[in-house]
Amino acid sequence: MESWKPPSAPAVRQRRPRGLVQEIVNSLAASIREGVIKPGDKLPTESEIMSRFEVSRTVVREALSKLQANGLVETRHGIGTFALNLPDTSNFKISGCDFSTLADVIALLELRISLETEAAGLAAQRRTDANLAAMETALKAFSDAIEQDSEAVPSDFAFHMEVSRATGNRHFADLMTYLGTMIIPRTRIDTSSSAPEGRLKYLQQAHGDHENIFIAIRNQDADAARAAMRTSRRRSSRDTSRNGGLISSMYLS
Amino acid sequence: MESWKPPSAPAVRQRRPRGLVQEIVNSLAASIREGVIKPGDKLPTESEIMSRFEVSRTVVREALSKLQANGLVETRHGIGTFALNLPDTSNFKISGCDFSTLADVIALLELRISLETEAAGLAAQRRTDANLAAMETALKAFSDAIEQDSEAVPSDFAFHMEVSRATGNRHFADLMTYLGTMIIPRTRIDTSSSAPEGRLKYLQQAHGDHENIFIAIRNQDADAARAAMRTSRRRSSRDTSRNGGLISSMYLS
DNA sequence: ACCCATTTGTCCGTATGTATA
DNA sequence: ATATACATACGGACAAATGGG
Repeated sequence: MESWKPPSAPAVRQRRPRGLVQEIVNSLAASIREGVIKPGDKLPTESEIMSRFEVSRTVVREALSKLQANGLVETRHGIGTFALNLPDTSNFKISGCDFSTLADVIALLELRISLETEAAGLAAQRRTDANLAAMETALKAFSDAIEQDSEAVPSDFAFHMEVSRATGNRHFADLMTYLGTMIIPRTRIDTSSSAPEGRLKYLQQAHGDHENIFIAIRNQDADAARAAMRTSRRRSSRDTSRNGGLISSMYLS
Repeated sequence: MESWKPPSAPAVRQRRPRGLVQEIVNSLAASIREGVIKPGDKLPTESEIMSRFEVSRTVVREALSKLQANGLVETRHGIGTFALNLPDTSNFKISGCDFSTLADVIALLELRISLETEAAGLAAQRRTDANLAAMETALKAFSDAIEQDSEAVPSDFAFHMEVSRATGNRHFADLMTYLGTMIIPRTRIDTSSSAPEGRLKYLQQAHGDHENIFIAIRNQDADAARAAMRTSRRRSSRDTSRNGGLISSMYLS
């Protein structure tokens, strides 16, 4: 096993981030973002890319197809492919190809948890009694879900959303909603398979983290709230990177 | 002319909207949007689509690839392709009316600085020498701008952007860019009017803050970097709320 | 107007790997 | 463990659009 010999010797290729297509997408996207290929410039022809990366045309075309779908390039029949990427500052959007590798997902998760850390601090200073009550409800729902072995994600997310809301700053909740909808749908994987007892342990730990966060916010201790959230973060990303493809843990930060 | 006989008789095909791929994308997208294929349903297998539209597998795969990129379907390895149709949560956007009151602007600024606080912590752990050099350049440009009484905003923003870049996580820089373009244009107010000597003092203080942040990042001290950024934030928001409409200070966090 | 080279678009066929039931 | 269906990759062929000679 683990040989994968191509018919016509492609020299070396040490890494395989997740297939040849992704390799080319990453490379070209980087070139565009870093300005090596400026907006309006013509990309190399498909044949050139083929020989440069030593891949077949199928791969090149799939890569260009993804870049098109993500609005980075536009291709004109008989002419070539051109970079677009007008610094679209009019809205913050995370393109679909940012979920292709595990590293991408972790990067996104890191952003989300950084936000949550600060949100926890602000929430500790400003939370209302109504916020506390909502958090407690979500916390209860979460622990019930653990016991009944049912879906824990919704109540988990509800807790995190309530922390964001408790900042009193609508933008925190808005951004969290956005990041949540971007991340959660990609985590269809397992959640119930591949380690029933490990999962239970993980969820209980997450619940413990949540309670610490809740207590700190209730006590209006901003530093403790941030620290608790950060602790939760550290565990989560450690687990995520360790188990490679087991992404289920990610959205249970 | 106008014969185009394919090897194995394809019956009719009157229009070609812009390629076979687009034809299939349109057809499937319509099916999903009109509810012929409901969310969660399995789409026909690739082979079925091939024979139904009389196209090759290549075309089918490219069509499905575009539907994936547009978030309309999700395909699970070894199982099939499934309709999603959770339309639109597709981007995070701050609407223009969020700048109507001072409170709105402060809320936005708070989001930005929360982000920067965490970014500073990550930057301290990951900064490269190139990052440090770029920060130093921006710092120098900022102090020059203070002395010459010229526009200090660009170099200030450059410094903050470089901190975001030093996280090594592209999404931090992206979000900062977005928030920057949203906030800066709204701060046309004064910057040179309404308190020439107070402004100088303020800018010098900001420069001092920046240097503290820089030193902490250079020393790879994450806690100190966050603390320095937070100190900067506290001064900034105190000034901003005190002087009511004098918003100029805000973007010099 | 014609042809030609270039480049993208479409198609075919095949082979191997991998995930699911 | 086998069968199914998708994932990835290769290669060759021709069609169609474009722009220049």
